[in-house]
Amino acid sequence: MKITLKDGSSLEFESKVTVAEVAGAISEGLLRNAVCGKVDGELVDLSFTIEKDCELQIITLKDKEGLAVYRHTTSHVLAQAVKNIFPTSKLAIGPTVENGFYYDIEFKTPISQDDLVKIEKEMQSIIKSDLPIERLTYSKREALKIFKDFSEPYKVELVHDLPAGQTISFYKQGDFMDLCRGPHLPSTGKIKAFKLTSITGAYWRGNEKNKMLTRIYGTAFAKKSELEEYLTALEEAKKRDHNKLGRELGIFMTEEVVGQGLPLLMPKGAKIMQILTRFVEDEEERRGFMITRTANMAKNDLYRISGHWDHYRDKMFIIGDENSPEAMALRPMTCPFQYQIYKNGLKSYRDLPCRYSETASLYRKEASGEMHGLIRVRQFTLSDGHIVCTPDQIEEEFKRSLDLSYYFLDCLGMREDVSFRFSKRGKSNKEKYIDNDKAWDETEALMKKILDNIGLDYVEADDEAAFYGPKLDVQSRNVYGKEDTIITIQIDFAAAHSFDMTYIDENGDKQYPFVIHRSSIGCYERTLAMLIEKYAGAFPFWISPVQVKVLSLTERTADYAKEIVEKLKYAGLRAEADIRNEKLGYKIREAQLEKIPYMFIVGDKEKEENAVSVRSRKEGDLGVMKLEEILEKLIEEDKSKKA
RNA sequence: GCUGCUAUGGCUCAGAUGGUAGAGCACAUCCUUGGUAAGGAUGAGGUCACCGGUUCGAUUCCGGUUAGCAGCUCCA
Repeated sequence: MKITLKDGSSLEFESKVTVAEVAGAISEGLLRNAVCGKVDGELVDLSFTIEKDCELQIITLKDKEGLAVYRHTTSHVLAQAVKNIFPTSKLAIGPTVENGFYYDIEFKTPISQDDLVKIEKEMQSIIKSDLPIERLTYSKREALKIFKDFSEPYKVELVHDLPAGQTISFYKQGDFMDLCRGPHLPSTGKIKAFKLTSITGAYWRGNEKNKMLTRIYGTAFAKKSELEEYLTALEEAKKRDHNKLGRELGIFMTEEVVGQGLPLLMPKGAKIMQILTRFVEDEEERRGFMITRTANMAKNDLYRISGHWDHYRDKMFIIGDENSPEAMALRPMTCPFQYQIYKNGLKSYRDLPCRYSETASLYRKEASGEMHGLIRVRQFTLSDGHIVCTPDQIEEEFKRSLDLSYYFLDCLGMREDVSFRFSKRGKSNKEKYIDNDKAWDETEALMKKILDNIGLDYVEADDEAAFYGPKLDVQSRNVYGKEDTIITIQIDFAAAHSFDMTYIDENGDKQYPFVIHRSSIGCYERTLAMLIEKYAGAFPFWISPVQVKVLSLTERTADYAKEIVEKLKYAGLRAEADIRNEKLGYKIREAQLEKIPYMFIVGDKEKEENAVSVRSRKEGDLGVMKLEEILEKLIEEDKSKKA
């Protein structure tokens, strides 16, 4: 029997062997570090018996898969510990996730943070006992009986959903046994460093109609030092949390009397928003967009045409009695308004593509628990645009939209941080999506073709589309690793028909156009949040709300400092003077903590020479420079829009 | 909306197992006129989120509301 290894070499065995034996045959060290094996692409336990020629890879903790297996075993130990302490608890599922694992469990009475410490102790003792982990297989009927006997209703449900003929694998450690595909570590003693990190609620099977279970999150690493490193990194990441930093830096605030999901942008935050919107509006105009300015609310009739009144009403802020024919609603999106502008006057194919865009305030009544800093709010600002075009133009317009977003991402320095998601409908979800299989299939195929032509690296996601068509979502992660859409480009096959938007083609015939919905820079609030986290508040020069702070050394140079600020402002830069009666070190420290890119220090010497002493937040003291010289340099830097 | 946690001066946090509260930073005034990350003194500032209940007495205990945090669900 021939076993081919990953490096291409091969080993011969006379009779069948286990993965562990092969590992041992290669080296003692490998056997010690082995977690599991991969036989012809399939992960198996170390105890797995190889009976025929195959390709084998010994997986260790250095492999991503190895670490996942290690963590998965830790989640089983967690379950065992929980059952030991809380025998009446019911186990649901316990998979690995990106940075650790969790287990969903139903408790008779809610547990607290203190219980986590107890559970950790119990886990330690299970690990110390070094229980061997054994794989067992049963038929579906046997499996059902086992879980009924164990009184594990969630496991019963899981087994029920497995196909009938299949044998079902279990893993047993001590007197604890759990349903699991595996593989697992050979024994519990292999776990060296773990920690239970948090405790939250989660719906059974991710459905809000189901019972809410208790989810215990944890993580595990090969070594204690790695675990500590991870926990420290997590703490560091939290320091960049826009929700904390944004408030500390005076970018935004929230106030109880204003209401949930309604952040107030303070002067610095508003300044950044203004810089971005001006920049975006100008660039969009260069690229053929026409600016619109439409109403913030409309009669319910408009939303009835768009379908929002029937499908989206619980997310809208209704003004007046909902049941009255006069009822109005704040707009959750700009599309139907810009459609009305399109419909004003007959359109020729010569008018297409017709590109509208607007810096729009949108209002969505998000559920109370969903709000989060600037990332998820009830009023937000979107660079909201709609492109009406012929079928021939759609690919070109889609590419141009993506290109525009690329440009903005480059200027913000975020191009490398985003990923792309091709969001398709969920075929079985009849409620959410317009019921038109043909149009869906065609439009999804069209978008896929466009994405592939561009050569974009994207993931496909089901049941993530808009109700009127597929989307390309540009995704970004916050400091907690949670992913959110910042930019979206969508193809709408339905709008033209429901709003009766048409154009006259070359032959004088009436045609229905395609509509692209797109947000070039995304929701400004959310983008701002991502920027705060990316730069930890130290924004690129061109976005900094205050670019230069002029620090006077004594009262004698206060007027000179003010004069320089005027000159900077006149040159289009943003500057402030600090002429307070404080020591220089004190002023520098403050400006540094405010993350201001440049400080100009002016004393008698500089005043005499019409110069400034320049200090950069990154490089420190840059020495004395002529005012004209540094001014020119900064204007250049500002214009470059370099991140 | 659901689960859990939280709410004390502008900010970060102490505090008493029920007898109405402190620190640092920030702020104000004064002294100091200083050269690249915190000079000194004095002072002002709090119905301990809000509404009810228990109690002789509640910031502290209980219930509710509001807001914040993590996660779930949902979403730009």
